[in-house]
Amino acid sequence: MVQRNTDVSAQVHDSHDSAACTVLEVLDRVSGKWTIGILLATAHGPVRFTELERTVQGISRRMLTLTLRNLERDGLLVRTVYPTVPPKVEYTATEVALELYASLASLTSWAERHRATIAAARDAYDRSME
Amino acid sequence: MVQRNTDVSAQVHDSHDSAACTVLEVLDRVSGKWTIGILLATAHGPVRFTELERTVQGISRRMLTLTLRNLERDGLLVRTVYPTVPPKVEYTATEVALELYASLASLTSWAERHRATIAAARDAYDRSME
DNA sequence: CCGGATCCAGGACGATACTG
DNA sequence: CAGTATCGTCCTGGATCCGG
Repeated sequence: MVQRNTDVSAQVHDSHDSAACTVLEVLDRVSGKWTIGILLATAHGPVRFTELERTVQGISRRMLTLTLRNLERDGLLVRTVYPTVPPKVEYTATEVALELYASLASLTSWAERHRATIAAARDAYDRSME
Repeated sequence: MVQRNTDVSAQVHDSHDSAACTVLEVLDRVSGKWTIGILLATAHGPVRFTELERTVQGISRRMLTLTLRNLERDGLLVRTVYPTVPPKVEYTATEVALELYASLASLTSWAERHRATIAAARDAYDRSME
């Protein structure tokens, strides 16, 4: 999109936009409104389409289809069609997707450590704006 | 990139993973088109508005303002106004923001480990679709 | 049962002229 | 210098109908 890529270790003290590209790639891949929900729902084993529609609450059929297609396209999910009547389709998380899920741990940790602080900051900001 | 409004509450069935909400919170806070770029640009010390406009390449003045406001609102940046003529405004990353930046490391690692795999999967998918 | 196709409202974003 | 105001465009995502 905007920036280039380099190594990870020296990010914090390196030039401004070096790590941005890689990070943005990940975020673009994951930041869909429903992506994480679907990945979580498929983390424990194959799941069927209608089952996902129930599990990922609030998702529309259209967005479920689109998000599943994108995840399949990136090799994070495998789509298996059983040529039965009625049709049966299962979605299974790949190893890559499971590793991603594990990598979200530190982010989750960050969020849990600071969610109260952030909420307070937000409230204070909103009140001071009024 | 994803368009996201402020409503990101429970989308995932919490019987499976209550971590989903937290992850989504983080993603919503970070997944803006310019958020990461701005955080990276402010990681080394106070930065002025126009300096950001140059550093974060491609950003419009409007989006710079909006993104900065949101980051300030969440307590990730501190906005300091010097009542001089001409005016001078500095944006400084908070400790919370710096910790977040560090937490992105495992995501970056994931992206670098699998970016080739994912690109290949995507190419294969696109060719099979054609 | 598993979607694809279409229509439409609303939000994200860009460009730029203007201001204290 | 550091924004704000305004307009216009593009895209996301929900609703709905349809087909295999």
